[in-house]
Amino acid sequence: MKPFDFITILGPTACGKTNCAVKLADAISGEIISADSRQVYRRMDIGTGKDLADYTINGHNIPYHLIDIAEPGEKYNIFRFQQDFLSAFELIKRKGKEVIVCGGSGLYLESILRNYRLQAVPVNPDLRAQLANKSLAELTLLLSSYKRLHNTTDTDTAQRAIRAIEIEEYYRQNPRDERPFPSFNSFVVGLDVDRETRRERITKRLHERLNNGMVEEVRRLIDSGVPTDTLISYGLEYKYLSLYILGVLTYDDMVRLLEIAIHQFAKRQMTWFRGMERRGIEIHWVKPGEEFEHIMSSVYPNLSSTN
RNA sequence: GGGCAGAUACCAGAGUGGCCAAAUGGGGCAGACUGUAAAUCUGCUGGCUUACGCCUUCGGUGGUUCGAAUCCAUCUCUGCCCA
Repeated sequence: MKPFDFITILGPTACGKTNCAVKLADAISGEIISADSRQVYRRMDIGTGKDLADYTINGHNIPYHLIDIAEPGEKYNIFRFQQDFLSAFELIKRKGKEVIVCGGSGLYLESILRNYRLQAVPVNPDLRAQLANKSLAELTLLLSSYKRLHNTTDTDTAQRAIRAIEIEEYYRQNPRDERPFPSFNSFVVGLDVDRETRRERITKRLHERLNNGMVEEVRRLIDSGVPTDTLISYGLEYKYLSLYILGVLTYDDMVRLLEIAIHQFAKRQMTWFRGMERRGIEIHWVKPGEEFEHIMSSVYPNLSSTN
């Protein structure tokens, strides 16, 4: 029996995660659970880099989960991700198949690898209305009356501070869930691409996608009624393409700024993964391709003959 | 050929005798982050040093001065204008 519940494949954007995951899934009869905070949205395909065609290998489709499960503009967050992850995990296990978690949203990955204890906290409209006119400083003060302020991001914006207060208020009035998120054991593989190669791949992929209808995809979203503010809040592709479509940025400026933003994002992803290691998660770094296949065949010994 | 404006660290760009290793922005690097995370925020960014500090730097060269990125001369290059 394997000493772990699932394999995790992580890495920065454009490093070839999907390909590795699909090949592995094919070899071990597995299904993929995506850990990507943007690929959950339907019709946001090119910009989020879903590459759905890549899930077909040797003539059959590898099942994937947690992609295309929400409408653009709908709230999706780490709490929902945990719930959806559990459902998908149990579904795959019931089928007697292997689970492969694949993605680059560090917080989402860490929430399942380090079993963050979150519980459903409903929106409290009365409380929100009551707090609506308070300044961030006032909200920060109020939040500090509930708990020690160790999460710096709670007080970044008024919106986040209100949500944090809402959660604390709920916890104050309701008993803690006795059934915390289960503690999983995962074999974590990180796809290691050196900085220069990473940057080259990002640039190349960006231009390919721009030439393959990424602008039109964002136009369609806007035409179908998704507010540009929502798209802008999604960051990266959806932000810069919206700003271009709105006429705020020229095409050339959009391309230049978006490319920089994706490079910076990939760097932040790597910072997060290093932080995960510091917090005690062992990540086995390998290069995509041969090194990846090699480590997989050591994890699944009956694979080695197929390589 | 003549006139004018420039040349500053990775890039853009301030500074126009000492408070300048040189503002600011961008980029880059490093980091933080448990409920919108592709978000948000912080630090560093000439070299050596734990630090005090020392050394090299503002197109080249040569001056003036106690002291120059800043003043003068000259050279090279760039842009604009007149021929």
